[in-house]
Amino acid sequence: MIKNNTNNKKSEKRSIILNAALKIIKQKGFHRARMSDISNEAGISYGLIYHYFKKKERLFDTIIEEWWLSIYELLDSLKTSNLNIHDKLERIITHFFDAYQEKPDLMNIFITEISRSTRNLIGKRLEFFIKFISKTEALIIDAQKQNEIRSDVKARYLTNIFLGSLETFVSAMVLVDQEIRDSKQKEQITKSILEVFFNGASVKK
Amino acid sequence: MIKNNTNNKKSEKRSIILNAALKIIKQKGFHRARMSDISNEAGISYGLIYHYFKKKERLFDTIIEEWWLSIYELLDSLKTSNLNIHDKLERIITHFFDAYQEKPDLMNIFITEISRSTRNLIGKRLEFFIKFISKTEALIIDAQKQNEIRSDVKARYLTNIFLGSLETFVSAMVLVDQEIRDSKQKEQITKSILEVFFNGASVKK
Amino acid sequence: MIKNNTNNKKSEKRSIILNAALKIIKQKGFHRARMSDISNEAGISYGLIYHYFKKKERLFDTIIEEWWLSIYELLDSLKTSNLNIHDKLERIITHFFDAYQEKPDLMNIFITEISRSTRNLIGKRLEFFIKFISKTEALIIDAQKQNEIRSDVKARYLTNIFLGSLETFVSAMVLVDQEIRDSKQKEQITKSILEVFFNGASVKK
Amino acid sequence: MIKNNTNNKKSEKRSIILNAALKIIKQKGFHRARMSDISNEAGISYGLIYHYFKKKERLFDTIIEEWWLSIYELLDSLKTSNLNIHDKLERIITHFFDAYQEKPDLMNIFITEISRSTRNLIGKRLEFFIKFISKTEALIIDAQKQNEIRSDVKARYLTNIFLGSLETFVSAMVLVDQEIRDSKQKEQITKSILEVFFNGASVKK
DNA sequence: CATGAATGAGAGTTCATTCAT
DNA sequence: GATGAATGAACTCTCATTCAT
Repeated sequence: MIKNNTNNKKSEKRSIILNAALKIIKQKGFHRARMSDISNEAGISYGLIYHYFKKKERLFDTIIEEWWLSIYELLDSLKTSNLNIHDKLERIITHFFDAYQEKPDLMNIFITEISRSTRNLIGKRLEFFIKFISKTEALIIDAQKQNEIRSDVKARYLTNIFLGSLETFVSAMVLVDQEIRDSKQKEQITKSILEVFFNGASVKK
Repeated sequence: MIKNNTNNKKSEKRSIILNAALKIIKQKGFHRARMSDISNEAGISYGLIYHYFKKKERLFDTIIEEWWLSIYELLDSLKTSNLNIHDKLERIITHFFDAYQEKPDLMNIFITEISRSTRNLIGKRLEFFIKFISKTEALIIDAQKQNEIRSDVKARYLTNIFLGSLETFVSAMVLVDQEIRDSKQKEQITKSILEVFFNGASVKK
Repeated sequence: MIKNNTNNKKSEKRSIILNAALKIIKQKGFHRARMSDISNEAGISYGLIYHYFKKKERLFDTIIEEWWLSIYELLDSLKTSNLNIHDKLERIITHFFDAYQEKPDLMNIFITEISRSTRNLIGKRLEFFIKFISKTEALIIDAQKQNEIRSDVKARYLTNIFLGSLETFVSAMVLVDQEIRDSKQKEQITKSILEVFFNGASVKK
Repeated sequence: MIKNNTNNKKSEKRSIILNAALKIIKQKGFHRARMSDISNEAGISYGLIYHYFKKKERLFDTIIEEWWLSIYELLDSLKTSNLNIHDKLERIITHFFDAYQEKPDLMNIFITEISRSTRNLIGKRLEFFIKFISKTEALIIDAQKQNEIRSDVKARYLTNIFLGSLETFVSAMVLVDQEIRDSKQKEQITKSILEVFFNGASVKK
């Protein structure tokens, strides 16, 4: 019992640190986030952070990993689901929007520190990113095979187009610190992305 | 000992510094780029950088500004041109691809440091970004008025979708340091973006 | 390798730094005193100075403050004492001479960096100085009210004359790094200042 | 003729630089006064300063020297004059007050940079200072020999007391950037210094 | 004479990381 | 576990001084 309690405490502290790091990194960016800022935010001494994370980078990596795993989980479940491609992509969009509402700090870091910065995209981090693209591409490929979607455009290209569209909306929200006002707006954006992706911007005759 | 820059004109020094900065910032990112790295790369003393640019940030700002101005020039010329929306967007895509081939370092910085990092998007820098979106949106709005393009999707949404698609391709090139292998591939990507944007990913029946 | 400061108490470190600063500032003046000089003198790393004092200026301010507080304490006790003005001024002289013997470095800094430099006399520092003059003037005013001292010369003028006389002696000691050789000399100077201040330089008839 | 003209021009530039230096050093102190500040103030390039003064220190030394020479001239003339000691000391006071009104910048530098700072009082500079005291002391010694003034107080002590009184008034003016309001005030201060110096602060019975 | 581009030693300051308690 | 004193590499920025033109 006691041991269990201790372990819980331990994992609790870890979690407090991670949340503090999330908040500070969002505010200042990874480079400008000081360990002391994080410890202050967490209400602990900065020495303690080194008990849980050997280096500053480890903190960052842990945050990133958590993010990716949640995405992979979704993508893997979609892979084996019976949904059509339209609904699969809709789920992806929803996942990002929900994530933004639940953990805006984490989403912010994803956009500003992970998604694009070459510097952060080295080694393991780049692998995470590529895996994300590939898993999405896999859904597209399946759809092409099912003839749900055009095959005269490379699956990778279609993936880029879809993820790019989505990311720009998420970026816009993040960069202007804008909340999605209501579920109606959320729906509207979701519908727009999917509508244009599937049917194009041309005027329908 | 050999004064190898003596024959360079005064104004060229500034340019040499900017190019060196471009290269180093690409390699290390803005935060990790040391002034001494840049001066080494430029083959000058680091004191001289401060002769031309008061602060490290100024260097960065100058680089950014140069980038945006070239984009604005294009967008303004498209605004007054007689091209249809398809051709206008094609020009934008071409501009980015050409820029990537001519100044890959600059494009890299655009993607990794400007395009997304919230930290860098403060004040004037954010204004640049917003202006870019708005100028693109203006083209879309014109097209909607001309009934070249759907009006049942907000112009801002269409803009996000188009720019997001494009940016993802550029990012992919940048992040994997991948050259566009040949003009055929360039054409193919361009065509794919436009095709999906205008006609959608659905299978045409 | 030998940890020679381990046995020092925490609060002592601060004091060690202050004393080292005192010595170095005396030698080189505030501007030329390097933080690394001070840390070397103190036998610690320069990072530690920043642990105790946020900025170089803080170090200086702390030293100054310590000095003034000791003076104010004296002046306040004299204000409420029953001593006549002659004895009060004698105590002030003694205080300066004693301070010089006990902490010559501090006195040196008082004379060379605080007492006169306009640059250092800004804001709070100037207030300290003015307070010092005013507190001394208050003693003179009391004496005038008691008719112990002439009232046909402004109290502020008398204060300037007295403090000026004293300060010049202290300066002379400091500037030639001259010790007060013996208590006899100390008495002689004290007597001379008071004698001339009260009775004048004219030949007594 | 032409050469003469050139020389005049030359000495004119020199003078412009010196005045600019005076102003800037007053504002910022010697250490913080940049050569470029001085050249800006003088309206010339900073390279040119090095034509006239080999080093920054030379500028400072030249300013100091100019100051001392004007004092020495006065003291030497007083030495051989037939004035009584009261009038001699009055002339000294007047000299300082006049100097303050004519060249407040120079006086400021005298007080803040020369008069007290140990750091600046090295070598030749200290000699200047000592010579000043000695020349004043010589007047006092003469007066003692003439029985114009007490001999039971060391001449050096009397000198310190007199110069200290004077300096404090000058300092007060400089430190609060206070002009001597009118000649009446000037007279009053002069009279007070002399009155107390010769007759003391005690109430006359 | 005059300019200001060019140099580079130095100085202050920051902050990740270690480690004794 | 927890603290925060202690360390010192790293970095930006300043500015006196030189020198080619």
